[in-house]
Amino acid sequence: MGRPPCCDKLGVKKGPWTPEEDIMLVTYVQQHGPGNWRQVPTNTGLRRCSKSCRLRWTNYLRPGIRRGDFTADEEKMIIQLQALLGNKWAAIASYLPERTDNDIKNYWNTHLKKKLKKLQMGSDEQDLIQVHNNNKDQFTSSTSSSSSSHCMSKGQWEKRLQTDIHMAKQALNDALSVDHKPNFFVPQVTKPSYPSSTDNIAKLLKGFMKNSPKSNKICSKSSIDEVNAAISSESKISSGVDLSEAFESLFGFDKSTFGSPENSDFSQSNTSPEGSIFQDESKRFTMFENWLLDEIAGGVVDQGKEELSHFSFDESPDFFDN
DNA sequence: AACGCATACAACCGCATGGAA
DNA sequence: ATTCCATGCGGTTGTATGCGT
Repeated sequence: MGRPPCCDKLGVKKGPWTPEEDIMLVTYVQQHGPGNWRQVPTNTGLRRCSKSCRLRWTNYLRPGIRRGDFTADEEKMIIQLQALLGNKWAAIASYLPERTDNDIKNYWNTHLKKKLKKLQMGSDEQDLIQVHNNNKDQFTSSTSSSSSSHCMSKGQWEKRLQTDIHMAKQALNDALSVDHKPNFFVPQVTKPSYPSSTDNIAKLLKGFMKNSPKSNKICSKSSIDEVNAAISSESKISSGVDLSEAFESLFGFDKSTFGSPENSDFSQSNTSPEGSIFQDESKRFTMFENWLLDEIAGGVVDQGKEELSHFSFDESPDFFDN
């Protein structure tokens, strides 16, 4: 059956989003919550495909996104998880709640892949490469064994699977013990856990105005003025005042409530679908175990599943100790 | 200053998946 | 069981920006 396009190609705008569009989208989502994306273009007047709206929200505007340079720990985490999980960017992103899968994917493709390649030529950080290669070998053998399972006898396959499961445990251990304690998973208490999208837009606008001559390509001067006018008329701010405050004032939502995990409308969008459960680490690991099981066992070999399901992170008190 | 090339990243596209009708 | 739809995901592309010549 042929599927109709997600949106009418005619009259649908493409390309970079303007600050006005961002504001419209954020305002809408703030009022209605994320989801029902099909309604967004019609309800907001945005001449964008629903998919584009969703992507813009999830990859750029939603609360809790951290942009900018990746830390060394994040980098290491990504390398290990990529080796462990492959290009499952969403799964990897679920372990870096402040990063989007798209960001991680881009970072991998532009920085890390190159970096690893370079390092593999032979230089420092051998441990990183080692871990990556080990994990990769372990898992590629897992997956390849899955794909080539038809060539093996059942006994061989099951034996191989058991080995793979064991290796997966080790790899998982390696991957999750990057930084002594997995504090990536737990939002910092001392700072706002989920910077609001007002912040994101504020940053956007700051950069936007800073580079206004170039930005005029994607947004006219008058539109900037409109945005600024909207901000100043609402909050009567003068230039130099933090724009995020202006946005808070404009939209009438507060950082803490907007980005709060308690806010049901947004908690679901704070992380990727699996992300929300990571507030509870035990649940997170159960989730990960299940996911891992599904991946390696493909839901076919219950024996392996049973074996791995018996493994408990609680059984290994030193699991996160290096 | 101008040009060309390289890089980074936002956005798009197409397919997969799961749930509802 | 089938179809349809919304959403998620990963690969790819387009373009702005940086940098060297």
